[in-house]
Amino acid sequence: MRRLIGSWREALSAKIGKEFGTEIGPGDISIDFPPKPELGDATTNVAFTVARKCGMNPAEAASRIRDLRLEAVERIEARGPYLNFFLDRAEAVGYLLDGVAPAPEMSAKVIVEHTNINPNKAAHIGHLRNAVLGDTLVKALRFLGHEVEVQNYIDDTGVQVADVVVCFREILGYGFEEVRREAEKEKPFDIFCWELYAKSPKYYEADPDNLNKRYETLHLIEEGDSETARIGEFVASSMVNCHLRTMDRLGIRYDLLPHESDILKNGFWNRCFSMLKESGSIEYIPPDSEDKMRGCWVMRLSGNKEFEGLSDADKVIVRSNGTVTYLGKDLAYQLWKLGALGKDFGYVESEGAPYMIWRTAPAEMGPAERKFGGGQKVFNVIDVRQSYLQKIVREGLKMLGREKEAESSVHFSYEMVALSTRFIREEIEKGRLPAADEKDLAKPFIEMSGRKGLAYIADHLIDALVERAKAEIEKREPETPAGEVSDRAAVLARAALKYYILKFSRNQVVAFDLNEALSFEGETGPYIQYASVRAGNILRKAEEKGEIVPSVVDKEAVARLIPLLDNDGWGILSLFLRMPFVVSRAVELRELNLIARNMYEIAQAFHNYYHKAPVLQEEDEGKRKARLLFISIFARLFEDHLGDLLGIETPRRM
RNA sequence: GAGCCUGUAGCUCAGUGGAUAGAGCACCUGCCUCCUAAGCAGGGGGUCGUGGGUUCAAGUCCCGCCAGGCUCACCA
Repeated sequence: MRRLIGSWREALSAKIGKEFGTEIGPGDISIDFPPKPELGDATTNVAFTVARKCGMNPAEAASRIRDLRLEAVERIEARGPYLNFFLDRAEAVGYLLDGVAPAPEMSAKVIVEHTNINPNKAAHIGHLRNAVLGDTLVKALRFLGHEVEVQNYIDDTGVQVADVVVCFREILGYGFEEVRREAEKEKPFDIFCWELYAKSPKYYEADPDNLNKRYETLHLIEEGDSETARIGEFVASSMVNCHLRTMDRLGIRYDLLPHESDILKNGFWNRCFSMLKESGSIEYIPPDSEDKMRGCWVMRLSGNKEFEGLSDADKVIVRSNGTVTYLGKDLAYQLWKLGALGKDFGYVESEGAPYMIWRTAPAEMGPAERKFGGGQKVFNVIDVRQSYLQKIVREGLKMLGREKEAESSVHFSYEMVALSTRFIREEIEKGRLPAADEKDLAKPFIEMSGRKGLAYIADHLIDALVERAKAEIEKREPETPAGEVSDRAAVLARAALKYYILKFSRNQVVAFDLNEALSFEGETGPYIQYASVRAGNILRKAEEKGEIVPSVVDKEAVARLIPLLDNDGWGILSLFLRMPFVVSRAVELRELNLIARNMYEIAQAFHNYYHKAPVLQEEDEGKRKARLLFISIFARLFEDHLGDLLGIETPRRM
């Protein structure tokens, strides 16, 4: 399809050169899609450009360009300044079914890093937004022909893990064995840790000395080889497996779990540290200095134009107690991802995961059966609140002389998920959240906080969606066996959740409202799935009636029947033409809602057609066969796009 | 204080400088003897926060202002 439109651009460029003696390159000619089907299948406003260059009326320019032949185009109409293309429909169907040929420049390896949940508590709905965006980005990139590696970074040595370990040791008085036993109890361990972690602020506030426990524990975890360290490792790996299970319920998986502890164990940080010192990117503040950062290694940013206006722009990379901050570790990780570190991890199969997945390990644990990292392009899916830090990491790459790598590393930022105050009020009434400040409740939404326990847990939302879906299925078909109800409910729940998250543009704060998330009607995932199911129903019914469905690969049938198809049917197929453009634009702008909403628009058009144009009841055989062929093409294209791009499956029945 | 983001229908949100500003929810009216109504058709509802500017053309670009959110730690 891309090739088809490329050929149009070239032909238009040549025609304009000949007709007006002015040069407009093929790359400067925009091919768009008209707002209404009557205006054709594709359009260009190049006449405006020509008119401006030659000082003439755009409509006149359009009428002079109009007279030319374009591949698979039956006719071109000049409508005022717009040139509208009407395709040779039977020929165009061939292009649609061929799919998207990858462009040659697309072969480079792309790494997408997403999810990255601190392994100290259950995942909440904010993490769902990250994972769904990340996973959809991966699918979009693959759709466009890229080789993609998906990494879920595990910060197993950070303060967050230390906090939960402190809670286990100091509040509950647990040793390793007790923690392990807790994990075997019926209550999900991630939920247990969620509740325990929410107790940490009170513990730290109770006595200033308690804060020392945090750093002692952090240190012990980084050193390893102690009971405290074993608890830390156990908690982190158990949490990772909980998170993998949660995301797997949505069909979201990863290729590799890079662990922060392995960045330290494999000397990645040491290598990065020397690179930083050698390039003079960081400097040591003597312990006897008056500076409040004395004893630390800092990155000087105060003279940097990018960081103007900050009262104190310098950033600590190594703390005065010798431990590395997140920045240092992330910089080392970024360098490795971009193939600029000159070191590699060892790799082993991750234990206890719900499916086979690789994790990093000390390099001496054997040669890697697979090679990871070294991406030409890296997407870091991280919410907007970390923009400042991401900017510093990027600046670090530049200070190391890695300008090109800094350009190839993209922060895919998106706004947070907050809780709508309407929803919070409901939860308070039901006693599921503690009473909140009236001043906060006057706002439209409140930011979530794992520390305060003010958040909605991902699994609880998925459970609620599954329950809702089960109820709907049982209402419609009470005889359905329980196993089938569960399977179908899971598929519906997944679609509802993904669409609910994807329909927002990335800079929009999602003020979470359970009722909206639980909706299966209107602009929702199940509505889109229903279009797919309905197409399938027609084909199934046709077979039951002994009606022969023309094959989509039968060129002769396509050439004979497509011209008999009504305009409405064709209009729906024509919507698939724009999919590759929508997807590449979505990736370029990092606005994945474009893809989701485009699928919704197609579903909407199909539902309308379904009512307007009965297929099996149509008496005229030519028309009936044409519609059957259309349904068959639609079913295939729609189901494929839905699965490949959004990871939404089509249930057998609804 | 500085930086980033947001402001479009009662509510939640879409909206490539281009064709009559859209969708869902809610509300009202119709449509199940019909390929399953998780659906369809129709209706009411808009100073696109505000004031300037650029342009043949501005919800969209630029500047000011107003309102709200996030960020600016030896936490990540």
